[in-house]
Amino acid sequence: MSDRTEIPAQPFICGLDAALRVIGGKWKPLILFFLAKEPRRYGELKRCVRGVSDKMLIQHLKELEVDGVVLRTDYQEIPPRVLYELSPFGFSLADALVPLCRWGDENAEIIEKNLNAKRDS
Amino acid sequence: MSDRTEIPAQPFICGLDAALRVIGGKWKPLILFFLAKEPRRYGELKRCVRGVSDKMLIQHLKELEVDGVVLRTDYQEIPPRVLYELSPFGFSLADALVPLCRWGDENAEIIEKNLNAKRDS
DNA sequence: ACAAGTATGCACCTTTTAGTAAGTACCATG
DNA sequence: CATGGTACTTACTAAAAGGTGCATACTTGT
Repeated sequence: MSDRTEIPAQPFICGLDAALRVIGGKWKPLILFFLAKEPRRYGELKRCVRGVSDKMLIQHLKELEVDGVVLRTDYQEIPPRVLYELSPFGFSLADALVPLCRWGDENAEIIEKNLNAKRDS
Repeated sequence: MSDRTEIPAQPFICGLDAALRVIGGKWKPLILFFLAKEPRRYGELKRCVRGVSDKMLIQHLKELEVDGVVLRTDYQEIPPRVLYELSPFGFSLADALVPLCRWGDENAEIIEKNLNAKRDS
């Protein structure tokens, strides 16, 4: 059994598919990356994730929040203070990402070269 | 040093970023998934990756090829016969993806639930 | 002779994703 | 009293990604 090349009619075909729904998004890897190190306030995070706009940062943070990956604490102060951090679920995701991060680190040059090749075609 | 929250001015910020350039694309996870099991002809692959269009399948295969992940063998026959398989580099990527796949498998239900929540907002 | 299978290519359109620029309400500092 | 910092929101626009459908050229099976 299960050597048949068939896909079940389900929301996700494989776990990878499911996982990529969570980390897919231009800035999400970086957000994960920085929050895995330590909790950060919104403004801090924005300075870490260089080049991200308010709109995208907020949007991605919201999505990661409903995905249960990120926890948001609003201290209800004025001026506002909001802390973002990874949930235990988020840390489990971060753990699962470690080998992929390493793979990317180790092969960054090759990947970059091919990225240019694609651009030129 | 390097406890500063700064990003180097480079093509990729972290390895995860780089890796996602390679596996990012609606059908790429599935292509990897099936090719990791065994080499397949184009038509076979298309039947595995249900719902994919010719255009997207070809496009993704080309990109994976220039990324060095997939090897393409054209037997120059008529009718055409073309075999796709993972390269050693591709297999190293597949290995790095194993934990993420598992994470996705284990949490598929949660992820799906939140996916619906996002849709409704 | 006609349909189906083989691996693609191409033109066009829609959907999704991302970016830009402005505004909000309040406070502290110069 | 204007400026800058706080954490956002909203409307509009641009770019990227994905989908549809038709065409190729040849062969095998009906």
